[in-house]
Amino acid sequence: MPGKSPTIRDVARRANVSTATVSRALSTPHRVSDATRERVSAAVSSTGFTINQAARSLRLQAARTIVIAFPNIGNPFYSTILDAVLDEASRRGYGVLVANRLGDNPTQWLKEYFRSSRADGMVLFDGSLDTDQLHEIRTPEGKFPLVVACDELPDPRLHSVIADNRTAALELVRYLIGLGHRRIGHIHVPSKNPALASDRLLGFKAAMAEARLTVRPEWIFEGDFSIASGEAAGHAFLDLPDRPTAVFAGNDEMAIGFLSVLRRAGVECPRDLSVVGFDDIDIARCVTPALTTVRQPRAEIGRLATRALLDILESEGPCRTPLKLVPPTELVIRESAAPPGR
Amino acid sequence: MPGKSPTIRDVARRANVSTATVSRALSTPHRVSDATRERVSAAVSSTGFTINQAARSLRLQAARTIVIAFPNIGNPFYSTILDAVLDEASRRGYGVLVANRLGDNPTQWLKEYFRSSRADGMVLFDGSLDTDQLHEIRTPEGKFPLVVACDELPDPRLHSVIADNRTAALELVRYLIGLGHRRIGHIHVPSKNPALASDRLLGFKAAMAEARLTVRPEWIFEGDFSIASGEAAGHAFLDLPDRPTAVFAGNDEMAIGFLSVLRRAGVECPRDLSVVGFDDIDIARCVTPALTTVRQPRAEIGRLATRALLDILESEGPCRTPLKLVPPTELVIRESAAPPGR
DNA sequence: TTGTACGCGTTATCAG
DNA sequence: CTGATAACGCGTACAA
Repeated sequence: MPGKSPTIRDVARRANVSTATVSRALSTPHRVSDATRERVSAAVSSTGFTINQAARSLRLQAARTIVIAFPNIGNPFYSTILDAVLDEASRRGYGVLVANRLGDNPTQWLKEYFRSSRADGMVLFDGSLDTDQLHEIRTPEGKFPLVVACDELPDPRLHSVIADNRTAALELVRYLIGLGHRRIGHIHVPSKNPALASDRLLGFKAAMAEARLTVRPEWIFEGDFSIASGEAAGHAFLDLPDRPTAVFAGNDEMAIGFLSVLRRAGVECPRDLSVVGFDDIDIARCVTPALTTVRQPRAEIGRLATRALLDILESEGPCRTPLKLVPPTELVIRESAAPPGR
Repeated sequence: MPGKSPTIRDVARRANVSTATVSRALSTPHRVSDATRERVSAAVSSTGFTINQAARSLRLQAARTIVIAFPNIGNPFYSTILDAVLDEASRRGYGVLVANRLGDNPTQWLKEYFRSSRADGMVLFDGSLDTDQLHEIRTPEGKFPLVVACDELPDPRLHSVIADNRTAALELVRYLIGLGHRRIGHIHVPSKNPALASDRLLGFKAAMAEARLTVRPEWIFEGDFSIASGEAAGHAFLDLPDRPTAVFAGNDEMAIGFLSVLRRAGVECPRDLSVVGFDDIDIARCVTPALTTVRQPRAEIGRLATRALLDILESEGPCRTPLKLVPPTELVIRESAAPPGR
């Protein structure tokens, strides 16, 4: 029944003006007389006109849309960030296309998004990207419409919003050592980018080194940020003939999975073993025992990254120097770490 | 440096054919000769051509993009669903725009998305929508490019993917009653749509009624699906002069928040109080005590809803009868509910 | 201040 | 099988 959508021509006819005038009345109201503006806006509402974004994008060579890429949106860490990104972007009139777990050749995929002019820029939370290929993504003026916001990809040429994970991990492990622990393990997530070592592992090693403690390879478990991988680490832990007294899990989800397996096996935290996480997801304060962890300001990260990207897109100037934003982290002491028993 | 993107005309020139032929070689390869197809595809890769989606959308009157609307993507329940939606949509070549916590007049907002031809259809997980307004969203052929997938909005005219929440809640509360509980409370989330009563509350009441148990109003707490609201309910619970022996929380997050407050106050679950949740989010099996709850197949819901929408969009026929899909739920018995103490 | 006319990049139609 | 051409709906020189 509602036939076709009204176009700018329908509005023009209704208001007895040209299409150019309608367009002006809509995008630059001050360049049109009061009377005309009135008539146009009346015609807009009486026809129910909505501007066609495809046509507008084509003409303007801009989609007013950004892409946000995640390695795994199912992780609550990212979903809070997405929440903030959506808020900030929609507040500024941008649509947000979400890309998740890009397949093989993810960089190619993202390039397509950009070059097909579906999106004007992107915020990347996925570290498994080819930075050289990424550099082919440029605005007509030669700017990089990209912001990297995750724990990998420290390409000096890119804009980024990345907390100082190394230092945060260092301080977290120092805290454990300060509690009296000397036998400390770690659940580590190998970087997808083979050239990179994970900053959290680096921080762990640095703290151990400065206290002259040995990093025992059999106490380094591998995970992938999922609950399941934390559970797997828990089983591996239980098989250990000689166990550490504390474990630093690379994120909260792995810590929670790890703890749940230990609890079932009768290992009580923090009495028998201290466990700390990383990120401070919402639920971290509610589990038993409440998790000692490092807070990353997730909403802030999402907001900053989005704002940076949109500023790049909307600024006129060259903006050659990459932004490097470092959101603050904070040690959150709760109940899951305590001095080692004897 | 990379000047402007190559267009179909550049490819045509390079391959010594017309733009029409290039277009055909790309979209309907079988309608051009082998030799031409070869030359075109060579020209495509040598120019680095990528089809311009804005132009394509304009011409085709279709964006190959869908919108997915959530009340709160920060909730892990939804983020798993989003994961599945993205997977299914991108597999079929659709982009996904995410809308979250739409402001006032959310329906208007969604209509704009559609009418501006930014999106061809939408999957709605948000119950606070005006179904009458929603009905103005139609494809040119008069079909509804909408799928509602949440616990509200049971508009008979709309396609939907909704579990039978009432029955699931009924069985969950029956289980509690079977354990011996007679004094049962509920953390309830009021429907945003005033015409609707929440199905989970209905199931709760039905179970109580069939066992001739009294629903005590002071044992009905109000929440909003957030951890914080579960914590608030916990404090309200602690203030109660006369307490129930079991509480059915409207979702897992509220159950977890609720439990964490009780634990701090020395109320031990399930010894002093049984608590059950709803949804079976990933973390439910890891908390202490592991949560007894009802599983909703979240990935399945996301996948089904997306598939239904894309089928509607791509089918030729009229498809007048609304799809009504009812994903199965399952009672998941863990540790947080036990017979009442005496 | 307003109108005319063209082009953004693609695809469908219609001839050849 | 292929080419010329006309839309799709909007923004913007340029002219009035």
